[in-house]
Amino acid sequence: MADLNSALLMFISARSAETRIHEAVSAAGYDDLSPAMGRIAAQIAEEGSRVTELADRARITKQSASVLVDQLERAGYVARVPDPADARAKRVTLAPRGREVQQVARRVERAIERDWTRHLGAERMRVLRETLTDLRAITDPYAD
Amino acid sequence: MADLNSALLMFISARSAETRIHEAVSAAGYDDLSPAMGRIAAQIAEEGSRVTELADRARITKQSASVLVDQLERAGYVARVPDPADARAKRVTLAPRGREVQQVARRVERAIERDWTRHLGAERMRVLRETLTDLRAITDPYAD
DNA sequence: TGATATAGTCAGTTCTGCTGACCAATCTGT
DNA sequence: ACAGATTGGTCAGCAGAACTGACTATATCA
Repeated sequence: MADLNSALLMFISARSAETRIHEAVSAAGYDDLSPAMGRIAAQIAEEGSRVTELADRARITKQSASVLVDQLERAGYVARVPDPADARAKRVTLAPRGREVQQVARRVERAIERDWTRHLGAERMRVLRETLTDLRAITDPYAD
Repeated sequence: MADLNSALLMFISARSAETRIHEAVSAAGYDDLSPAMGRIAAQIAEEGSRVTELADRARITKQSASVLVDQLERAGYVARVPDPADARAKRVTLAPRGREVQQVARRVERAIERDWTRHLGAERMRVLRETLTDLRAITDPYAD
């Protein structure tokens, strides 16, 4: 199976990582978290984030983000607190259960990086990351 | 914005490519093709492919594939013809409209590869593809 | 102060995928 | 040769995740 295009090659490994994280989190007992909920929860900053901020970073509409935050809130992973600086806004903050699951997810992320490094070797892994980061200049419309 | 994990870095560029292909195809007048329809149509072999085959290659269930082929058929991109070798099976073949759009899509794919190569340089692009291909060994559960 | 922009929600819809149940044809082992 | 298992495919029903459009409340700026 030769010449897959480069984008597909990336997609294969990216999806593998996402699936692996989701499965690990689920197996650790947090099985009421959907992939989309996880993706958005991963964006929440230490001091809390606004729904609109989360939406921007996850590249979805604020309406979609709002629904996902609802679900996260109902499941006890996050809380909405009023933003002291702006009465229109709320800050979405991690609840204790949210912090727990974040740790699990981060642990798996590190394990994946380790596995990939073991397979490729440290130098090729470094070059891979460097190249991918460089590529963002022309592929990431947000490029934080 | 530093240290995104490697999988996310891949996802950013992969999605950029998929969006670009879908937009180009849509702009070329094939605007009744959804991304999922495009993804499955891209798998159709010259001699035609079975629904189950398409499903396997696109990593979706045969039921989902069947629905997508329905839509493609209704929109005139493909035809279902009986398989002479197996009375249970049908072969999904590209209709003229399907061939047209395939050419457009392939042209965009090549343009993307060119753009990425221009940005990264030929040698880094080669190494990138090589590394990604190598990584499939541990991230692609199918690995054709 | 009035016009405009921003934060967020509500309602409704579309797309994409899933599971389960089923039918018809083919293949296999005795 | 034929009963049972496997394979190709469809139908029906459902769920998750995204979208657009319309709306309210607050902030900001000219």
